Amino acid sequence: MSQKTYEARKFKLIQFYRKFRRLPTYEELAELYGVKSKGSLHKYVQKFVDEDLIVKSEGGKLIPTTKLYGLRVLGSVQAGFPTVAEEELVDTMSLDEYLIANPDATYMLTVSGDSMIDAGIVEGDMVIVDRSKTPKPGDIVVANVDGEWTLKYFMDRSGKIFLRAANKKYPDIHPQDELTIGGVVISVIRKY
Amino acid sequence: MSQKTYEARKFKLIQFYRKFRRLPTYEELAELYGVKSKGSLHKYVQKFVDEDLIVKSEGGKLIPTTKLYGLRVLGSVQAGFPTVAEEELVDTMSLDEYLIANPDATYMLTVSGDSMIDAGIVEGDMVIVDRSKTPKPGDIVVANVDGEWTLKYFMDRSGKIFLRAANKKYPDIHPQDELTIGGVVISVIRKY
DNA sequence: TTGACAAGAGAACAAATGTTCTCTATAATG
DNA sequence: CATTATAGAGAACATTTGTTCTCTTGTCAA
Repeated sequence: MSQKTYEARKFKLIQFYRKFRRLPTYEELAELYGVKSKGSLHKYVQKFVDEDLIVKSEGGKLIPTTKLYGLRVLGSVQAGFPTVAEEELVDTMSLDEYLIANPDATYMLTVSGDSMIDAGIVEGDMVIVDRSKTPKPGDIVVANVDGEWTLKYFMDRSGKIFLRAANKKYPDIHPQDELTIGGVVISVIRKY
Repeated sequence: MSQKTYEARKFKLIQFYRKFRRLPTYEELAELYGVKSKGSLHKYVQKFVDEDLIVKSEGGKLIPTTKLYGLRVLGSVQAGFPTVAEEELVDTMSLDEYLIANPDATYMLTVSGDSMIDAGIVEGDMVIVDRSKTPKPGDIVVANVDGEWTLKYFMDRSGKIFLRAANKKYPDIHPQDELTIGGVVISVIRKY
């Protein structure tokens, strides 16, 4: 089994997974690779398992790993950007899994307004909000101020809770009665 | 079929998919729901298909939709943050699919240094880099300057190409001979 | 009480599943 | 040349797959 054709098979497998969000059956593999023998395909699959692209659970069920569906993570910018030839991977990972700890309590919002500009959050950014987290001082939260939802820093000065924008234009907000927090911002995403 | 138990089944299905990255078989569904009849399970599955959590391809193969594996997207912050009761979803989507157009040419890097601070990119951020894109003026690129990789704006003044940091501390860089570009930054991610 | 309805058990079915063989043709190596 | 290794074809297999039935039970409303 040459290295080149293995890479080609790996590529096709990844493409299949992206398209159907599941691993192919042997019959589909046969069509994918133009090979009729299930025996040969079984060897292919075993190779994928050896390379950790796939893990087998009880009953021969196949489970993909981040090596198959994840994004390639290189080191830091300054550490260098390897060429295609080098390909020094640090890790592979899924953005969904990396950014979202509690999928059932997590939402995404589009940012409008400039109240968090000094925190590097600008209009058009998307923020990922975790509803299940309890805000800590310094956290950015989605808060309801006068019936309107905004992004603010959650502050706590000796037990007295208030909100602060990351923009000197806006004054601090000291809630008179109750403060409604929609969730804690756990991630900010900007797409160019 | 009561609404409450349907929601419970939906939740378990989503959990199963997150864990195994594939949809369960009928036997696994039976264990999941504590029901022995395949006939009943078949009705469950049909309900999932009706609700667009799942799509059936030829041969009864099941394909999950973003409604099943995606993140919930609400409107903008100012537009309001619906309560759990309201749940006004705008969309569901996968971050992987949303952020990454060319998975095979896309990498992730950790940012170090302060050269792009005015662009809202700070140390510790992660940038997603597309190697296959051709840089346009104004794009942020991963560039090799004097054997070191850095983030810079890609500039073009009347045919003359140069690099500019988003930080007044650093001067423009006019490459004498050749400019090596590692890729174009398509997204920035900050995790708190 | 009666009737209508829905949920689940259980059985039956053809088709597809993954695995393990043997055998042949080809390529690589001495 | 002879030898060894490798890839694929093809067949056989025990399971498991999804689908479609019938039958029983329980629930709710009239």
